[in-house]
Amino acid sequence: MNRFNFTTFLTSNTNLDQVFLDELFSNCSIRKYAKGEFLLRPNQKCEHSFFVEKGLLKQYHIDEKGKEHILQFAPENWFVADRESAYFDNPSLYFIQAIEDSAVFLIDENFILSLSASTPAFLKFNHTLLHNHIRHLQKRIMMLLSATAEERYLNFISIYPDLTLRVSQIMIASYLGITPESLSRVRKDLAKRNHHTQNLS
Amino acid sequence: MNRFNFTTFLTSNTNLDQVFLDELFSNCSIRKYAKGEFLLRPNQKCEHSFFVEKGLLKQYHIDEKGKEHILQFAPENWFVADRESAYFDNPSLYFIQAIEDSAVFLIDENFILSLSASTPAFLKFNHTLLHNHIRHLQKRIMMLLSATAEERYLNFISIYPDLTLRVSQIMIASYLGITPESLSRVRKDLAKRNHHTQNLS
DNA sequence: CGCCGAGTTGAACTGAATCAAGAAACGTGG
DNA sequence: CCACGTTTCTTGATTCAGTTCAACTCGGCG
Repeated sequence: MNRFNFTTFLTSNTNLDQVFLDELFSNCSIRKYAKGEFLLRPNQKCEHSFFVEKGLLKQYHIDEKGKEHILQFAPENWFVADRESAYFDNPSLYFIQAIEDSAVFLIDENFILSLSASTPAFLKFNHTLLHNHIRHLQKRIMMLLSATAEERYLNFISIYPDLTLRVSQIMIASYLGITPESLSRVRKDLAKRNHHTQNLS
Repeated sequence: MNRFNFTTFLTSNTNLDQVFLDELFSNCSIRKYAKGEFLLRPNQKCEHSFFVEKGLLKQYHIDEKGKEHILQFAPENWFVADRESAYFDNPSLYFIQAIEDSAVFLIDENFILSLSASTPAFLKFNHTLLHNHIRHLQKRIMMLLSATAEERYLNFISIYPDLTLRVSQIMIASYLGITPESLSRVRKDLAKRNHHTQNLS
C-alpha cells in the first residue's frame, strides 16, 4: 500500500475505499520540482490541481509596478491551482513556484469533476475543500481590511508557525501586504516587549 | 412557467430541464426582506444559500474596534451564504443584511449537495459558481495588497457601476478598506482631473 | 421647522513606505 | 575550507498616503 501524505490526507478526511483510491492514483502523476522551478507562469493555462506531497510552493502575482504579491503559500498537504485558468478560458495571472525542493501530485480538473459525479463521498470532500478555501480567503480579506501590520504578523505566526521559519521575511511581508522593512521593525518591537514581560515575571 | 431572475439565471448558465427546475423550485422558498432586516447575524448558523432575486444585500463583519467591514455586496442574481457556518460547525462571524427591500430565494445547502450528486449538469454549474467566487476573492486580495485608495475606487466603479449609485459612500469606503473621508477626497480629485481633461478636448 | 445622517472640507497627526547604508547569513566556486 | 559575491535583514532619516477629529453644508423627513 502506498504511504503518501496524499493517501493519509484522503483517507483521514473521507471514507473512500481502496478501489477508489487505486483509481484516483492511477489518474494522478507525481512530479518533483527543484527549488526555484515554476509549476505555472502567467498566460499559461493551468490544467490541473496540485497537491503538495512534500516541500513548499508559493502562488504570486507581479503587478504593473513590478512588485510581487503572494496570494498563498502551499506547504505539505495543501492544494493549489489556478482556478481562474482551470475553470474559465482566461490564461493564468499567477506564478506558482517551488520555494523548496518539492514533490507534487498533479490532478486533472476534469477528472475531479468526473469523480465527483460518480462518487458522492468524493463530491462531499471536494465541496468541503472548496468551501474551506473560500473561508480562508474571506478571513484574509477581513485581515487586510482591518488589521495593522503588527496584527497581521501576529495572526500569520499563529496560523503558520512552521512557515515563519521556512520562508524569508521578504515573502512573509509580501503575503501580509507590508514592506520587509516594516516587518523587520514590527518584529523588533515585539521582541523588545517580550523581553520586558519576561523580566517582570 | 415562472419568470424569476433565478429561472433565467439557471437556464442561461446550464442545460437543466424543466423537470429538474420544478424539483429545485419546490425545494426553495422565496422570502421578502425589508430594508435594514437581517438575514443572518453573528453566532447564528446559516442553513442555506441565498439567491438575490431582487434588491441588495451586504455581508459584513464588526471587528473588535467596533468598525464595520463589508465582505461583499449582493445585488440581483448574486448568491451569498456564510460558507463557514454552512459547512463547518462554527457559527457565523458575519452579518447579512438587506440594504434595499429585497426578495431572496433560500436554498438548503444539503439540497445543493444532493442535487449535485444526482445531476451532473448541476454539479458542473455549482462548481463553476464556487470557482468563480474563489476567483473573485483572489482578485479582491490582490487589490487590497497592491492598490492605492484611488486605484481601488476606480476598480470598484468599473466592476460595479450600478452599485456606485445604489450604495452610500460610507459602505463603499468600508468595502474598499478606506475611510469615508478619504473616499470623498479621492472622488474630489478625480472630478477635478476629469474637468481638466474635458476642457482640453 | 428642526433634526439627523450623509457627504465635504480643513488641519494635525501617524503608521507605514521609501531611500539609503551597513551588518549578517548564505551558497558557490576556487 | 576559505573567500567572494549575493541576498536578506536591520536600522536610521525622511516623506507621504491615509486617518482622525472637528466643523460645516446639504437634503430628506417626521
